[in-house]
Amino acid sequence: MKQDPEKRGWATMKDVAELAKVSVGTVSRVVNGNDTVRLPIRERVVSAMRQLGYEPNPLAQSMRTKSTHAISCMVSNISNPLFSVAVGAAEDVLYRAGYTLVLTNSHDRMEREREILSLVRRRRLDGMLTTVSKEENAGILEAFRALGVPVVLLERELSLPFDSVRSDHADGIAQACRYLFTIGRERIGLITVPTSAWPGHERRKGYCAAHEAVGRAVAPELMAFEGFTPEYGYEAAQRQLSAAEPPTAIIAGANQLVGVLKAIRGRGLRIPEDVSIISLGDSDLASIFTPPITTVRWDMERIGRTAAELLLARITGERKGEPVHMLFPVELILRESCAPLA
Amino acid sequence: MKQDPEKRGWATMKDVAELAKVSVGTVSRVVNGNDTVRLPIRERVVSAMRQLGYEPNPLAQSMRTKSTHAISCMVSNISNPLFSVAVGAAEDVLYRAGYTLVLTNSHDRMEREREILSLVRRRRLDGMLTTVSKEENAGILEAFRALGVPVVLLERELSLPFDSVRSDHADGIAQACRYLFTIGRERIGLITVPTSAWPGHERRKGYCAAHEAVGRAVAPELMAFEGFTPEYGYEAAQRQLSAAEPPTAIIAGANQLVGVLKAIRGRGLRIPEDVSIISLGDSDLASIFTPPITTVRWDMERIGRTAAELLLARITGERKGEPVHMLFPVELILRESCAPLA
DNA sequence: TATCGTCAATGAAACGATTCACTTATGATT
DNA sequence: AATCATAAGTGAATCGTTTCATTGACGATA
Repeated sequence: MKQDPEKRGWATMKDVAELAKVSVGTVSRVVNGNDTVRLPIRERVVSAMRQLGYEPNPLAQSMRTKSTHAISCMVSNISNPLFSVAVGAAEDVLYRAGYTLVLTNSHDRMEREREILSLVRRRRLDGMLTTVSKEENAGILEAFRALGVPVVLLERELSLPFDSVRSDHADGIAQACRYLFTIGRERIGLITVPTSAWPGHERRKGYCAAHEAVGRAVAPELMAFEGFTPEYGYEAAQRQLSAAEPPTAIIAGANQLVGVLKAIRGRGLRIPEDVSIISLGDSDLASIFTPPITTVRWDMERIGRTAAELLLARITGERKGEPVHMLFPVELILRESCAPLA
Repeated sequence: MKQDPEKRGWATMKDVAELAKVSVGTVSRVVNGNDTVRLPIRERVVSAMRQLGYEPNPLAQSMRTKSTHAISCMVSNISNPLFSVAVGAAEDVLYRAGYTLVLTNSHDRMEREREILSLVRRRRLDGMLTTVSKEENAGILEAFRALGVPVVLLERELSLPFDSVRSDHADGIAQACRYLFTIGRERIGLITVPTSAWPGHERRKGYCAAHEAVGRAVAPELMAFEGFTPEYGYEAAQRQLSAAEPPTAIIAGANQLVGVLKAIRGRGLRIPEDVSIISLGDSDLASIFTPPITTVRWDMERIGRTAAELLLARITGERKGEPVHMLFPVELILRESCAPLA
């Protein structure tokens, strides 16, 4: 049952071939820019394509070539501003290269992550960008290995030969601690994300390293690594501030900070005199709070962009061999939320 | 050249058919839950599928069925928190329904929007969620019409039979203005997004309606609808505050607000005494600023979720007929950034 | 003239599913 | 026993490409 291109709604290669009086193989070679087509024929084909408004069908192409020109992006939750900035930047790079971005939220649930990995396999996506939730898990590792396409990790580390793009969070905390030490604030509370994922792990590392460097013991009660939310920040800050020996400074993740500030205000403490504050991650809030908040800043846009570029280079084969691990510097932005201890 | 499933890396229907000693047609019917397969045969097939780890190839399925189970989401820029929240919620709904989300940034560029619409057509995506940038443009309208799949608009309006899901921004501004009037603040600056897109348009409408209702003329110099950024907020606020008759209150979009607050602080004005402030869109910043900022709040998550549900209902055919237009209420959250005029 | 090599174009076989027109087998009906 | 209806499987066509073996034409070489 031969269908009319008009009726079908689009033209196929066969339609073009018939109109141009050549074989479909020839049309294909024209489409793919293969140069073994003589000019007069090529012109006939091109004109037929134009006349019919022909566009190749990517589904059919993928079916044969096994490449979809689509890449997966799996993040915990796109509504997290950190991720959305990185994903936005990645999308721009991929789009310009003719790739399409398939977005999935994992909600940090391993079971869902595995489903998504399986989806990537089934749909034959060409690669993956991800911030996997827990890095050292046998099941997930196996699923990643089975993927068979390039993967680039954002702010994560995996014991598999994947490229990664990260910020130097350990150094960020270390800078922050050193700075606080110089202004005489030696009891530093740290409230941030779990150490099961790379950034939390690094932050603990940087925190401990900075303390060790000046010969100070770290106080376990001053480290809180269990939650992402403002609510968690509030609780952790309350706990720390009501302890026998409360911190004289608190370093908190941008999210948790909101709760931390509430706790501080609720107790009638002054920033920076009673407690000095450093935010992990810059934000509007930090810059126009009273007082403006000293911040550890890094560039998620650059992370997203670089990760996408790296992935493309792997997919096209332009880059091969050993995985690369990019580590971008972070910056301490001094504002008025920290002051020497009286 | 017959390939081994082992070697190929996955099993096809043909492999399953051979192992189960049935035809591929039968395997297909088992996969698709067609009930005209007797139990013994069905069991043989199922066991063969399990043995080979068979999974249907979505590309091949799409090729025949012309349905990809993938839907497009086109937003200005996913890194905008408003969008990322809506998109995150939409992804959850779609994922649970077995659909995949393809994300694209349009950067509010019409040319790019048209490219994306063409991409949606070529890739045979099953539907589209979008916040198109400019609604009344012939070229875009034609491209949307040519799409041939259901579209749901988020916070937008189009003269095409598409469903839409929106917040009542006109009412939000009207509430804010009425409130400010009751506390004696009659010169209200409005700094928000361009009126070329629906929310800006509605905001102007609500602003004018509220003024009209009390018989006040609107002052053109108090309306600024040209930019999305904090920088724009800063400039607009500077301009308004340095005028002969400066506003006694300013309503500003969450983004622009950051600049507005800087301008106010820079001029040494006090909030709420000298200028009262209302933010369009709630945020951490608004809730813990000193003083906490009165806010017009709406629920982007609900918008994203509802839009996705609506789209699915259209795709499956569960819902048909006239487009529906959902309008969700917005809420005025009173905080301390507004006070009666002395 | 016969043979060879090259270049362009053809046509058919994949890719991996769905679907539909057909066979068979099985009872039921007369 | 002959006929027919129904149910259960089969096998091939199809979707729209890419790719590869093949063919034909043409000029160069022996």
